[in-house]
Amino acid sequence: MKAVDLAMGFLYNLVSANDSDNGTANSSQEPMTHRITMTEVARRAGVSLMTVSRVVNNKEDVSESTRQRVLKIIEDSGFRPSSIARSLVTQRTGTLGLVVPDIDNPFFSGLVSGVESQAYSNGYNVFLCNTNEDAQRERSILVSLEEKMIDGLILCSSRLPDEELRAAAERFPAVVIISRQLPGAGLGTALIDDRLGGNLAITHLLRTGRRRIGLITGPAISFSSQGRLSGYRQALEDAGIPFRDQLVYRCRPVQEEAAQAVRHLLSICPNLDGLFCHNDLVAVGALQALKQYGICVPDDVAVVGYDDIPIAAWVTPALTTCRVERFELGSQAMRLLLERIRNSNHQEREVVVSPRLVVRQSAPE
Amino acid sequence: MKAVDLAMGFLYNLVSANDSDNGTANSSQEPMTHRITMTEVARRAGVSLMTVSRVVNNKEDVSESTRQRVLKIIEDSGFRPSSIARSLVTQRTGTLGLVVPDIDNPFFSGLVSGVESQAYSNGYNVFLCNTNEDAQRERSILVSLEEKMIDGLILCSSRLPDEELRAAAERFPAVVIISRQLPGAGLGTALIDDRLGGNLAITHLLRTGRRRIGLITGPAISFSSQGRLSGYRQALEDAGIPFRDQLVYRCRPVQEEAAQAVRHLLSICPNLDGLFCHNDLVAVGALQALKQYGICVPDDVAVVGYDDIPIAAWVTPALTTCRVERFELGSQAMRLLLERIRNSNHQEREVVVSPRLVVRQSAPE
DNA sequence: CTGTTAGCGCCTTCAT
DNA sequence: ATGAAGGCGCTAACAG
Repeated sequence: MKAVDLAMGFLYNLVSANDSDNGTANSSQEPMTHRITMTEVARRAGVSLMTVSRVVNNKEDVSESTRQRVLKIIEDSGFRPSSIARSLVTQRTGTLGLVVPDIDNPFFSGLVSGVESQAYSNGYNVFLCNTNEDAQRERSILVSLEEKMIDGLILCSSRLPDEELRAAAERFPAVVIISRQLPGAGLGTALIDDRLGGNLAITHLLRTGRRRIGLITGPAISFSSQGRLSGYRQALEDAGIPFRDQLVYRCRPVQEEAAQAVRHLLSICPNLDGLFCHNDLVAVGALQALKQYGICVPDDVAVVGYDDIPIAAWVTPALTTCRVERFELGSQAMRLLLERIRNSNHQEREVVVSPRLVVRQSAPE
Repeated sequence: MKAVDLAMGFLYNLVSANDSDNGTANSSQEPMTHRITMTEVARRAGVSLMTVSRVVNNKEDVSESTRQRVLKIIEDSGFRPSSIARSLVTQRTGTLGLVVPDIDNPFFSGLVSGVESQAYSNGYNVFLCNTNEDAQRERSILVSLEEKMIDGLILCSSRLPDEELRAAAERFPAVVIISRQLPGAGLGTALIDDRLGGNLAITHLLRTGRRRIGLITGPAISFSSQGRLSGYRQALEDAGIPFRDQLVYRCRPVQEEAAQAVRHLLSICPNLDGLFCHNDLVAVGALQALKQYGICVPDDVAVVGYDDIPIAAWVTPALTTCRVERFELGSQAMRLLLERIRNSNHQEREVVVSPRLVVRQSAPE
């Protein structure tokens, strides 16, 4: 309950109280020229500023009668404690930073939702920042967050080089990074087991008789891509099928690139019978491209995506995919962060979320 | 450029400088026991605190030599001005609040993205808050935002009763509400022209020969629902077709409710030939339900959705829908808010975003 | 139980 | 061109 106190203050109670009597906010309040301060409340109540502070913060050492008197004045003056002023003293802001590459992408919005939900239950507010996949923008966001004195930071798919990321992370009291590894920096890390994901996908394709399986993957620096590729490769080799580098196509993992990727892979391997895509957006683009080439999914080529965003279930044929619990990933990251904030914990610690295969028509049993 | 200064401070420049020489953050910095303060920088530079403050804020009255000396010290001490302390003095925080019902919904994530993008360009950070459609949670979020002294608030689809919303809004220096009207409160308002949207949808259905058109709408209190309903009704009446109340089904506008809605409408009107849904999620659910009943879309029943979320283009048959530029809606709202912040503007002002019909297979030409 | 004294880190206003 | 004093609104440590 401590963290909640920090951000909501006693007013959490006031709100509930308000609601239970008439559902209407106190209408008998001052014309808000300038906010009422604690000093003013103290003056009106005929007590010292400290007494008000104690009431506001629910400290014990206040007689019930003065507490009531002060509360009364607070309520009908519409006073709200300034968390800015409080933060200046306490050096804590009850505020977190969350940096993602693209909010308007179901994967990240789900993740954001998980983080926010967990933050809310613990009395934190979060600054949501969108890098737009742009490192320069990421830099200026981090500066801004530092100036705001956030209590902790969750950084998702950072585009900064290792050394720079390490230096940036040191400037925050608690940091969790998602979908990236940075050993030796003492950070918290939340990861998807992409190796497993790749393995699940390919194993499934192999089990259902596919042998010439293409991979549309992301940029070489991307950790997710590396993991999925490694799962792909391992599954093939475990099955005694040689890994063929030409069947791996690298591109930005967005829908628009899929057509080009498909064309290329087909030119290399006309009798391709399986395709594993870095994410569902790419997979959906691939489905479209394959259809244009008159190739039937899944009869000719079976397609597997990654993430299981809502579209996956709705395209035709519906997409077989590696489902990642993105909300869960977000809340786990947040829990990790909270733990680090509370214990000033700077030990490395990792949580891993495992994807699971969801079989649909694009690559049926 | 003023707003940018506020949030990024001079460090915006520093970052760029850093990047242009080696792309690496200054590694020669102190062990961050406690943050370096301005006083400390002043001491090291052998100048007064004020001189440092002037340098940090790019004031003119500093000799070039001392400015350089101070900048040097700032850079290799890793000093960052505390925006908390600054806010306490200036009474401005450079932060905004954005409250939405559900981040993990493509409509709102697009809107959030528009707001964030616009906020970023103007040097503001935004607190993103999720009400989960829960009024009580909305209340406590607003209290929290007020304590944080945000400079402005964007409130999307508020669930608070008029009087309470009015009272809450008064507590913030600048407010824009989205998808809701509250005349007489002096707020900025960003709206979708839902009446037009309803009209477009129904006119299209009528033009393509549909006559018995059902409506799956949201709760009666919802402004969006009211607008769309009114457009539906008007289009029918303009065409000389009597409005039939039984063809309007009210439910929570989520996918899960669609099946029940379809069942009900079909029981009332077995030869239904058109269906207008409150949003695409519902429409998608309806498509599914209709298929289960062996009803063919669009041959038997033509279906029109609302929003044009990504799924709309991918379902089969692809959804005809009223496209709302949600990113645009978000940036417009943000611009409106900025204008109000800058001019302490409390006049009512409305921006309206018009939907447009996107014709696909579920209700073809 | 209540009040007093010191700041938190910075900016504003006035001197110099 | 620079500095000193005072205060933003609040809490932490001590008094009593």
